[in-house]
Amino acid sequence: MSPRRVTLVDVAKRAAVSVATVSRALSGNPQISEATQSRVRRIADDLKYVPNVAARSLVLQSSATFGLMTPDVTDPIHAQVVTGFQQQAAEQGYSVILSNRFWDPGTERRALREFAAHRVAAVAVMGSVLPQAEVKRLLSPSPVLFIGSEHVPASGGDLDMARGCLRPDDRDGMRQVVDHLIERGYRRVAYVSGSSGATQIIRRDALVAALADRGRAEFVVHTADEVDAGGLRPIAVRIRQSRPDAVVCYDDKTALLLMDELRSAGVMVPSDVAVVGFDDIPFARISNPRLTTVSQRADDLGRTSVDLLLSTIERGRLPVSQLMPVTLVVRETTPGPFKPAHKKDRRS
Amino acid sequence: MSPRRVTLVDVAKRAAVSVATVSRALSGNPQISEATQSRVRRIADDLKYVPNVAARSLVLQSSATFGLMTPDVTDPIHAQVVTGFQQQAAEQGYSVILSNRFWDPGTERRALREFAAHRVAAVAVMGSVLPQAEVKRLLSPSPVLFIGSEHVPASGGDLDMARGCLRPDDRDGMRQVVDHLIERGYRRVAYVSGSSGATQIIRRDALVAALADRGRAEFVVHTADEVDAGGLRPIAVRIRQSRPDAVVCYDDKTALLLMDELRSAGVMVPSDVAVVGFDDIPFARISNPRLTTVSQRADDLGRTSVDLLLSTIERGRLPVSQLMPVTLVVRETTPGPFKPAHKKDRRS
DNA sequence: TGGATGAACGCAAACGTTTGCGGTAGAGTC
DNA sequence: GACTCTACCGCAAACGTTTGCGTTCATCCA
Repeated sequence: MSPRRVTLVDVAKRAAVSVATVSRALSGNPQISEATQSRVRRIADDLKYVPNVAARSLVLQSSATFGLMTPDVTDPIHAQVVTGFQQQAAEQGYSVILSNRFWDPGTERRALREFAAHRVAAVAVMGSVLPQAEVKRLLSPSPVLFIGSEHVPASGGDLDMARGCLRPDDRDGMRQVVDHLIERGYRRVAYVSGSSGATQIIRRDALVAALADRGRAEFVVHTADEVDAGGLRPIAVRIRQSRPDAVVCYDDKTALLLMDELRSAGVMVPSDVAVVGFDDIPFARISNPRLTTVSQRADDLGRTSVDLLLSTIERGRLPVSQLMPVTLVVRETTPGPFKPAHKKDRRS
Repeated sequence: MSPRRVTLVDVAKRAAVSVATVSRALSGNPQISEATQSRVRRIADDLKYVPNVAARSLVLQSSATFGLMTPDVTDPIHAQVVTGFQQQAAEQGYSVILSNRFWDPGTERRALREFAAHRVAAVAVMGSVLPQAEVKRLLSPSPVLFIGSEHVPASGGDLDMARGCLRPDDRDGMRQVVDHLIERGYRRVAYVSGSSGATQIIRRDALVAALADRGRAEFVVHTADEVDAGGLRPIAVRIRQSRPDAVVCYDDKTALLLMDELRSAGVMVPSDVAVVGFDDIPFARISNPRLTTVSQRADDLGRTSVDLLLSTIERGRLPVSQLMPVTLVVRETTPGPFKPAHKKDRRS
C-alpha cells in the first residue's frame, strides 16, 4: 500500500552526493555549486520528494506552524479573521493548525497543550475563557497574541490592554455610532449584547462613554445576563415596551437575531426603532432592512496578527499591542431625520 | 528567553528510570508496574512535560493530524463543516491543519504539498478545483476524502460518484423541494447558481430530474455563466421579466443574495416569486422573509468525514462513498397555496 | 615545486520519541 | 541449591533533517 515515502537519502543516492549536499542544495545554500544545485533539484522533483517537516522541526527546535484558536468559526466575523490569518501565514510559509473551542475551559486547555506539543512558532487566540496568564504559561515560551481582546473576568474588572493584544478600535467605533445617531435625531439608546464576554463589556462601556461625552442622550441598558437567561426574545418585548429610539448591538449577529425577534414581536425596524450592529459581516449588507454597522475589516485583523507574530519571533520580543481602525457604514436601519416618539407624544 | 523545553530525558532523570520506561509509563504500557507508572506520571506533570509530536511522528511515520482543505471558511456552510470536523478530530485525538484556498489551482497545489510535508494521517478536501486524480497523487499514500463533491470538469462531464466522496443527498433534497413546490401550486420553476462548480451542476440536474418526474412543471433556467459574468443583478431583472413562480437557488447564500437584488429590483418575495435555498445556514432562519431551504446538517458532514477517514486508516482501505440525508424545512418564502400568475391572467 | 588558499562537498552528531529485544532480580519448583 | 519462570525495566537503533567542522582537490602565487 504505502511504498515508503522518498527521503533525502533517496535523492542523495540518485544524485550520487551526500544527504548534506542535497539538503543544502534544496535550501539554496551558496556552498553548493550552481550545477549540482540544479541537478539535485531536478532529481528531487523527479522523485517527487516532499520534505518531512517533523524531522525538520525536530532539529530546528521549532516548526513553521502557527496555532490559531477561535471559539467558533461558524461566527462570520471569526471566519473572516481565520481566513486572513491563514492566507497571510501561507504567504509567509507557515502552516496553521486550527482549534475551535466553544467557550469551554477544559477543551481550551487541551487545545493549548496541543499547540505546545506541536511546538508551534507562535499562537493567536481569540475569545479565550482562560486567564491570560494561564494561556501564556501553557504556551511558554511561544509568543501569544490575543485577538479581539484579552480575557476579562466576567465581573468586569480591569480592561486595560496588556502587551500582546490586537483588537478593533471599539471606542472609536462607538463614538462614530453615537455621532451618527445623535446627528440623525436619536436620543434614547439601548445596548444589547449576546452574552457576557470581555468584548461585550468593552463595547458597552465605550458606548456609554461616547454617549456621556455628547451629553444630551439618554441611555437604556439591557444587560447581557438577561440575554443569557432567556435569549433575545424577552429583550424584544422589553424593547417594545420601553421604546428606545435606537438599539446598538454588540455585534451584527446579535443585531440580526434581534431584528428577527423584533419582527416576531411586531416592532418595525427602522420606523419603530433603529438598529446598529458591529463588525459588518457579509450578511449585514443584504439583510432586510440592510444593517447600519461598524466595519472592522476582520481579514486585515487576521493578516496583521500574523505580521505581529512574525516580527515578534524575529526580534525575540513580546508582541506589541495594537488597535485596528474601524469605520461606520450607514445603511437602512438608521434613517434620518428621526423624531423621537416620546416627544411626538407630548406634542400631540 | 527559552530555557529549553522539558523532554523525556528530563523526566527520566528525575524519576531515576530510563527514557524507555518513561515513554511506556506515559502511554500506559502494562509492561510497567502501576507504581512506577503513577510516579512517572506525577513527575511528568510536575515538570510540565509536553510530548514533542515532531519526534513522535518521525518514528511513528505518521502524525496524528488531519489536513482539511476548504475553499472559503467565510461561507457559513463550510464553516459548519470545519467545526464538525475539527471537533470530532479533537475527540479522537487528532489535530487538524487548515487551509483555505480561494478556488486557485496554484495555491491549492501548494496546500496539498504542505499536507504531504506534514505527513498527515489523512485529508479531507471540499470544493477542489484540481482533478481528483491529481489530488490523490499529490497526497499519496495518505487517504483522501472529498467532501461535498468530487471535482467535475466545468464542461459538465461525468458526475458519477467515485470512491471516497461524502456529500449531501442533493437528489433527494431537490425531490423534496419539487414535491413541496408542486403541492403548493408552483409551476414555473427557475434555478440560479452562483458560479459554475461541480455541486452547482449536480443540484441543477437533480432539480431538472425531479421536475421531469413530476411531469407537469415547467422549467426556466438561469445558467451560472450569466451570474459569473454580471453577478446576481441581471438575474434579478430577468426574473422580473420572465416571472417564474418560484426560483430555487444553488445554496442559501445565493438565495439570500438574490432576495436582496430582487428587493432592489422591486420584486416582492414571496408574493411575486417564491425562493428556495439549500443548506439551511443559520441566517436562513432569520432572513426577512425567512427562507425555505433544504437542511443538511453540515456539522454532521464534518463529523462523519472524520469517522470515515478514521476507519479508512484503521482498515487500510480506500474511503467509501456515502450520502448524507437532508430534509426540507419550510419557512416563509414559499407560502401556499399559490395561484400561478399566468393562469390567473388567462382566467381573467 | 612547495605551500597556501578557497571552493565544493562529505562525516557525523544531534533533535526527542518509540519499540524490539535482551537483561536482571526475585519468586517458585523440583 | 540449581533450575525455570515471570515481572519489570534498560539498551540502542531508528525515524529524516540540519549544520559545524573536516576533507579533498584544483588553483594560484612565490
